Amino acid sequence: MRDRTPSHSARAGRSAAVSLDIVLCTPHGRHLAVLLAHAPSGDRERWTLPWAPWRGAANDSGVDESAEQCAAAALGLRPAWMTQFGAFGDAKRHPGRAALSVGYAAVTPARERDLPLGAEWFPVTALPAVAPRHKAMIETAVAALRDRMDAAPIAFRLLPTTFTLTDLQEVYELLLGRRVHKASFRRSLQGAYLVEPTDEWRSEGRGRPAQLFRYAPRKRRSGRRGVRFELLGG
Amino acid sequence: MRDRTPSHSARAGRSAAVSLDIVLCTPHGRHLAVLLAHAPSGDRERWTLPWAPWRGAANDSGVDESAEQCAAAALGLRPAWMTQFGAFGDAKRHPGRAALSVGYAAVTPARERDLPLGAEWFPVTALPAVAPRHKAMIETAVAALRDRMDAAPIAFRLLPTTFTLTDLQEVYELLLGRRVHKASFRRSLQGAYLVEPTDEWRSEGRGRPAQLFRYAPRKRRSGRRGVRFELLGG
DNA sequence: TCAATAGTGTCTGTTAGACATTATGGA
DNA sequence: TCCATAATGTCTAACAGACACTATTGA
Repeated sequence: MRDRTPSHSARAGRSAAVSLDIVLCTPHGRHLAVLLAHAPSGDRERWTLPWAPWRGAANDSGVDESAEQCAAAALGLRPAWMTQFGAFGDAKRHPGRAALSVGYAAVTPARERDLPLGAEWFPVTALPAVAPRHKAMIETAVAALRDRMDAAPIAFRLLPTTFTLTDLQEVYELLLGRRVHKASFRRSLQGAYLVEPTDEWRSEGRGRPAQLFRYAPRKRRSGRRGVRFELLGG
Repeated sequence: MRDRTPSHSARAGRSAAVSLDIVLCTPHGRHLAVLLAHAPSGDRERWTLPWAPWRGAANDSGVDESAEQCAAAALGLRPAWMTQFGAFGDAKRHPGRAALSVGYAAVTPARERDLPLGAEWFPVTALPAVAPRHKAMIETAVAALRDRMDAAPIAFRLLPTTFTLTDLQEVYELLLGRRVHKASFRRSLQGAYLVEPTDEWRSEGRGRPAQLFRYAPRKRRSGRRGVRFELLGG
């Protein structure tokens, strides 16, 4: 590290304990919920994110595939969408003492199905104590979902295959953490050609029934936006 | 990995060879340039990204600090801005056979100063052959810089402390890969309160001299944007 | 004087948000 | 009937981009 030409130095010989950690999210009323698993009884915290050690690309499966397998095991089925959001390797404690933890954010629709034993959903606003590194990872993961929901179909993957436009708007509000203007939201949505109506309607108590839609992106937007400056400082 | 409750399984016992890899960028005419270092003579490719093995948080320095040290060693001074953009652990070959490579994107202004021996700038449009994993990392890093330049002062860190508005616009065009409207660009910039004028002017051949500005963010924008749908499919 | 670049004022089309209105069900 | 929710039309303010114009230097 002190060498001025690092690539001359050495092979990556010695190694570090690496974990893959999953922040799996689902809608839960007005908030997101995160999947946590019972920790072994010796642990300081009773709950942890689902995670798995990683020992290198063994059977041709890289980190991303291994993380998907870990998520599928924790949830009981494959998440609807998943992305890597960062590698954490600082002094913050990991439940498995991993030196480096690669974080994955994943989403799945709300389900009736039972979870595997020991797993449970917790609203992000009411999390139990978790290891400091897991706490940081959850915050980063939720921020990553919010930041990328305009460029990836995250909101649609948090919903079942058919949904009402109000459902969709509520998912956006839940992820963005703010209210959204209804007419404006629907205009934008229409212009983006992302959904198509089905011939089904859903009656939710009283009030006019809502039409069900499905995610069906049809057209690519030119996407030419003006230059935006959202800098806050530094 | 096959266990349904992964956190019950084990500690992160066995380990993997981890590398930190730096995609260091600077402006170079109409394009970005990336810093590459001579590879050891036994290597298949003659050039590599600056990188360093990582063996775990030794002397209280986590991955991010270690990566900064690696970047500073390769450049001869600390980069002006730096961020992690992803962890790569698939079948693609790394020059040091690292199982997992954590990638960092960094920027620095164009300099007259000499580089450390063995290091050289290459335009991203004319890169020599590098290991497949490094090729993928360079592409991801440049995309990450483009994506985040509206939320982080990346363009300003690619410039010296004082610069003309045309300089700044050219950096935006270089990162975005498209032309930008001059009057519109300056209006947006004014509204964002990000720069302040100095009392210096620079004469560039003929034509009216341009005033020099410095980066001095003063105000936070409310930032309430409407919901955007930039999805392309999938 | 001309050429070249800096910097600005005005117009127009697009769009986000506010507001109002109609539509359609259940209680 | 009344109420709640869905869905949509209209107005306005903000803004991006086009265009034209002025300003100031060197050749």
